[in-house]
Amino acid sequence: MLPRATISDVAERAGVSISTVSRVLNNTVPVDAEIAEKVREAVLALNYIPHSAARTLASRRTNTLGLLLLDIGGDFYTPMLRGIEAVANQAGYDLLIHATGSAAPEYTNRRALGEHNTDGLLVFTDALENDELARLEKVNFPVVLLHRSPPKGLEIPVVTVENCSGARQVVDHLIEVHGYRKIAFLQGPADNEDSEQREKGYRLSLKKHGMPVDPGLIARGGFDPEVAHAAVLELISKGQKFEALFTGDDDNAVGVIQALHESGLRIPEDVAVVGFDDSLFARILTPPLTTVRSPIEQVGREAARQLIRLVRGEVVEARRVLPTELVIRQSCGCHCEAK
Amino acid sequence: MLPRATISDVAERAGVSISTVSRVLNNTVPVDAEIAEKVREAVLALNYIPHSAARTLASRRTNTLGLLLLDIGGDFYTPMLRGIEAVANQAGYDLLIHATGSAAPEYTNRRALGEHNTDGLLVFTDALENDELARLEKVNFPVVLLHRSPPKGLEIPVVTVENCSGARQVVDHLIEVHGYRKIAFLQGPADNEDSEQREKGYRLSLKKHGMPVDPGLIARGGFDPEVAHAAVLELISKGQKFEALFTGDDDNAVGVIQALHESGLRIPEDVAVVGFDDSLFARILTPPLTTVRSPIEQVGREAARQLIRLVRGEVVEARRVLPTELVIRQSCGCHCEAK
DNA sequence: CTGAAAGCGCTTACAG
DNA sequence: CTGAAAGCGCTTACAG
Repeated sequence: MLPRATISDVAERAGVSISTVSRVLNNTVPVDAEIAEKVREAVLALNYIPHSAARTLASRRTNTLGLLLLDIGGDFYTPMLRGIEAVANQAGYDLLIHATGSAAPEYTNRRALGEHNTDGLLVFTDALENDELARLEKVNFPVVLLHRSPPKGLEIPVVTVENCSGARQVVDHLIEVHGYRKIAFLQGPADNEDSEQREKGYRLSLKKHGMPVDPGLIARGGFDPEVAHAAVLELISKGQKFEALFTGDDDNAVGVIQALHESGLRIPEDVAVVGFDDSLFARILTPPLTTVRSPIEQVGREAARQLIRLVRGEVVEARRVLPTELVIRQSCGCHCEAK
Repeated sequence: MLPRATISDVAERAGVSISTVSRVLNNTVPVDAEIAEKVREAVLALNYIPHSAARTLASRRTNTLGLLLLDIGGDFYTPMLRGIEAVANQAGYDLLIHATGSAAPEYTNRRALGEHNTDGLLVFTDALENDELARLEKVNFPVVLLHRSPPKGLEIPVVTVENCSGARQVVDHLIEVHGYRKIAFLQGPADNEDSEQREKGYRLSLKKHGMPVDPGLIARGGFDPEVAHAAVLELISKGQKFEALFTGDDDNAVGVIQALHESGLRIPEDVAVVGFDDSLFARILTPPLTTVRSPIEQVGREAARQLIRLVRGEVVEARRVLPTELVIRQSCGCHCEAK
């Protein structure tokens, strides 16, 4: 590879010291306009781009944000990623991504993302163990959690959505508008906070309407179409009767719809179905899915903004909860136009 | 933030020089077993993680791969990203992502991803202008292209899929199995190589069967459901008649299906529809979409592997074309089980 | 406003 | 097998 221009080359060509070059590049200190101009010319002429590792080492800032995911899965992540990337780049940060679930263990153990290569970390759901979160807090390293509260005793900022009230709202809709009484619920993965909060909303809604919670109508879908598919078939084979099903998330809804279809049950005539997230595909399901819109791109943006504030030593909110919105389509039994 | 342990701290605690610490960490040169053990203990005790910028600066390798996309869009990218990330991490590389379409211009201009912060670049479709590709080749910087051939005169390795033969195969199916004669085609964005190759396959198939290409049956979908939706409505309003429609990609298919539905046309009875990609949602469309499976995760893996070889100075193939596969579902008129 | 110099935390010839 | 030293390309007090 050809050797690249360094700050010394620029300094030499412009006839100034490297300190001055650094200053006009970083706008740190006023520099004589004429000299600054000469430096800029030299930069252009040499096609000079500062070496970021040298910068990092000297300034002790990496200008890089890290994103930790369990795995790079379905299209749920895409909008979140887009939001994070946009904010990070606008603020001049690079974005490093690491899936903690898929990596080779030896790599995960000692390398991955952390204080040595990022200024701060965005941690989605359970991508990092509590121990490591505690360690990062102890050394005062900037971290923002997405869709997950900090473990007890730690004060790490969180950005999440109104899971509980969103869930309650959609179940309210099933009960109040459609008059359903037997409503099943599908959980996500174990210990998943989104799932727990949505289940809470489901229970609150039933309670509010004086309806008992039937444990036989609650099963685990894992936020995975195949698991959800199997769960629904099992409910049916056990003889459980339900008029409606709150699928916990839209991924589950895909498996649910398929399972009901295979069982000869019509949606919404025999069983109404509602989801959560308003994923990209929700409107193209048949029937179009009534669901709760989760502003996931916005979560990404907010989390990135908070992290940048943290990195800069500014104050951030401990907890940011973004509003969700009920999106009525047809799978609940409403006959409005597809949105 | 607490000061972190450095290599000197480790050396001191282990009673050796920093050179020795570096050697046991990097396995470069044999080190006395006992001494190595003492170093490892010190590393653990101090929770030492090498500072990657220092490493980068001293070794002149960043251990980071860059991925350039136009924008972080639909769920097409997700599997590709997963493939890239997995290979990169297994090989000990970090992954830096940048959407060249969305970034603030000043950032794009002088920073972004390049020789100063990555060892090599993965460039998806048209995320980088020809000029910049030429410059990178000139300085001998490792680059691998995904789903796009290098501009004339440049020799940059490519990983892509069998667009042309895949397209021909699915159109052959429409003609040979179902006997359709009037087959429309939807293009992707202008200058998109995938689209051009698929159109070529479409034309070749018609030609092979002695059928004329009717320019009135070709419209632009842009690989965007909304654009495709409008394009189909326009075809219909113009009075164009077609028995089948090859949508160019699955994103287009979503808009196509909606447009046909709104126009009161049944799929496949009135118009057969086939796509390309086999996106995550293809099987959950109604009817399930007959399409061409594009091994996009594999493209990501291969491209990452090639790039790593390039970075290491090894030889790579100039062009890697991964096979596609016809996936028959129901939107073409076949009545097999949903796959 | 500008320059000389120290230093960021590593790797890597060079000696031994 | 091991250590002392130079050097990677910047930033940033410190003087002036």
